[in-house]
Amino acid sequence: MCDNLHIHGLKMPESMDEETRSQLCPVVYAVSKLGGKWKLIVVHNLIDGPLRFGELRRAIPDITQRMLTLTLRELEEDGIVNRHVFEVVPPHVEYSLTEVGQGLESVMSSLGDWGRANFAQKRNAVAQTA
Amino acid sequence: MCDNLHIHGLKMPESMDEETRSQLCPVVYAVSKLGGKWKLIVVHNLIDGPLRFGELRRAIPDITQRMLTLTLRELEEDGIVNRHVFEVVPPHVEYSLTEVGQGLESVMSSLGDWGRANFAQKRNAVAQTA
DNA sequence: AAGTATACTTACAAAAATGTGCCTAAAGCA
DNA sequence: TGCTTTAGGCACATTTTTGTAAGTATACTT
Repeated sequence: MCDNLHIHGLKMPESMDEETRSQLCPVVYAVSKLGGKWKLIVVHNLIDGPLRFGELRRAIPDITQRMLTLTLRELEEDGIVNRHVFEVVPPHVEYSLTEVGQGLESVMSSLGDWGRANFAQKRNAVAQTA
Repeated sequence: MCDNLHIHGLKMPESMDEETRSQLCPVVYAVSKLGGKWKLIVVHNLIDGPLRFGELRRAIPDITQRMLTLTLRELEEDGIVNRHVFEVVPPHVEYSLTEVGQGLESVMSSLGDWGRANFAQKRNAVAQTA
C-alpha cells in the first residue's frame, strides 16, 4: 500500500520542511493537501475548465466569499490551482487547475463512482424501475 | 462530471433525510462522508485487512484514543467499517472495512499515486540519480 | 492484594475552521 | 453625481473539531 508503514498519521507542522514531508506516506501527504471542507469541492468544479471567482461562488452556493478566497489561496500555494488576473476594471480573475491539479481527475472520478454506487441508490432505483 | 451541477456545495444538515441527500452530487456526498482529519487515514490503514483498536493506535501514532474512537464510530455509522467484538477479557475488538469501505480502494490508490507523483519527488529523485 | 492488559467513556479545555458584516478600488453608465 | 460591477480584505464572533486527563470494567498473573 505504501512505503512508510507506521507513520501514516504523523503531524505535519509548518516547521517540517518539504524534504521531510516528502518522506512520509503519499496518502497521508495527499490527505493533508486536500483536507478542509471545500478543497475537493472547488477542485471538482474546476475539472471541466477555468472558472471566474464569481462563477465558482455561484457553482458552490453555500461557500462564503471568505472561504472561497482562502481555499483558492491555499490550493494556489500548493500548486494545484492557477490564478490568472486580467488587468481590467471591473476585475476579472480566472481560476484553473495546474497540471498537478489535473492529476486529481482520477481521484475525483473514483470518488464520484463510490458516491454514486453507495449513496445514490434511491435515485438510481427510481430511474430504473420507471 | 456529475448529474447535479450548481449544487456541489450544499449543506447537509441532520434534518435532511437520506433520500434528499442521495439526490445531491455524488462527489459532494462522498466528501461529506470522508471529511475530517482522520477518516481517510483510518480507511487507509484498514485496506490490507482487519486491525484491532490498539493496533490502529500504534499504526497512527498521532491519533488520540478519543479521536480514534470517534472516527471509527462515524465510519461504522456510515457503513464503511465493521466492528467485531470478541467477548473475552481483556477486550478484543477488530475493525475491518465493509464492502462499501473496500470500494474506497481505488480512491485510496489514486490518492497515493497523486501524492507519490507530486510531492515525493525528492525521494524519487535521490533514488533515481543514485 | 496489587498490578497488567484492552477498549473504551466522560467532562473539560484548547485550537482550528468557518461564518458575518462591513469596507475598498476603479471604470463605465444613467 | 451617484449607482453598478467584480474580486477581494479585514476585524471579530461563533462553531466545529480535536486534544487532555482521568476514570471504568474484568479476568488473569504475580
